[in-house]
Amino acid sequence: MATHKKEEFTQKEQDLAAFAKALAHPARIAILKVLAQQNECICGQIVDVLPLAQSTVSQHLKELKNAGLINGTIDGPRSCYCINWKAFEKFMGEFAFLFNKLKVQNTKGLLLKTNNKKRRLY
Amino acid sequence: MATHKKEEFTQKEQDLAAFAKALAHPARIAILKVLAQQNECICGQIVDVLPLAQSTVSQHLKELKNAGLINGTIDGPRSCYCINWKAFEKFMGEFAFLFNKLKVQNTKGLLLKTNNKKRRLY
DNA sequence: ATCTTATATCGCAAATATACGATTAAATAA
DNA sequence: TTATTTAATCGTATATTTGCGATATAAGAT
Repeated sequence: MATHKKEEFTQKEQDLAAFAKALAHPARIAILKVLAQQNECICGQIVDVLPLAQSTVSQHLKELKNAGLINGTIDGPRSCYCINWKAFEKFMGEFAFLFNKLKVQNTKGLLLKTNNKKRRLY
Repeated sequence: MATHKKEEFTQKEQDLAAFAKALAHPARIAILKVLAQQNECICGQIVDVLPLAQSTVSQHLKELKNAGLINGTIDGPRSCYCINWKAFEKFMGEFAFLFNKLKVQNTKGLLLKTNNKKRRLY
């Protein structure tokens, strides 16, 4: 059964996965793109440029907000969103760090062991 | 209904989302970490360090392979996996480009318009 | 040829995600 | 006050993901 095993991984692994998950839908990528270009947007503007219903866009915005990637302010009857660049940099940095660090180790590994047996690609 | 609207977004948006989706599970983050540290691993080594059944790990490996993030070679009765750094750099680069570019535009936007109305955070 | 080892795949159950219309809520306009 | 505008939330249907045991497959060992 799909009994969440997610807790059995490290916090950092879970955090990175959660960040990636927030980006794992084209609609949310598109929303972030719009927000970045416009600096800030009200919900309606985003609804106008996406091929989705208002309720669906609202849901995607909620997910982005829950993941901490965007901030929302209430402006009268409107909701104004903008990218949380700080959070973004934090996660991108963690990713870069993770994979830069690993790449160095990887290079080292390449030098140390070269057990290139006959092996066919698939 | 959940009738996929994904096709209605740009190819680049879909590609980035697909890349993110491949990273959107702690097990897959953990697998990539192990692969990067060891340079290459046979499936069994990964199964040993993850809190998941062999069939589940195999599935996660398949997803990473389908996303193009890892390569697999058959070594006798074993399967040997390694990270596809090229693909990784491509996607990380695209992300960095997307958000660097947008950040510049964002900064410009900040200078141009500063309609800071009273607005409460939520 | 049979047994063992290593891994992929199948089939299924449970959990999540996606999408939308309808409704609610809250601020402003008439 | 009532109507309108804007966005969040609810309820629901469907699709996808996650996870595992069982089975299949394929190479090696006995």
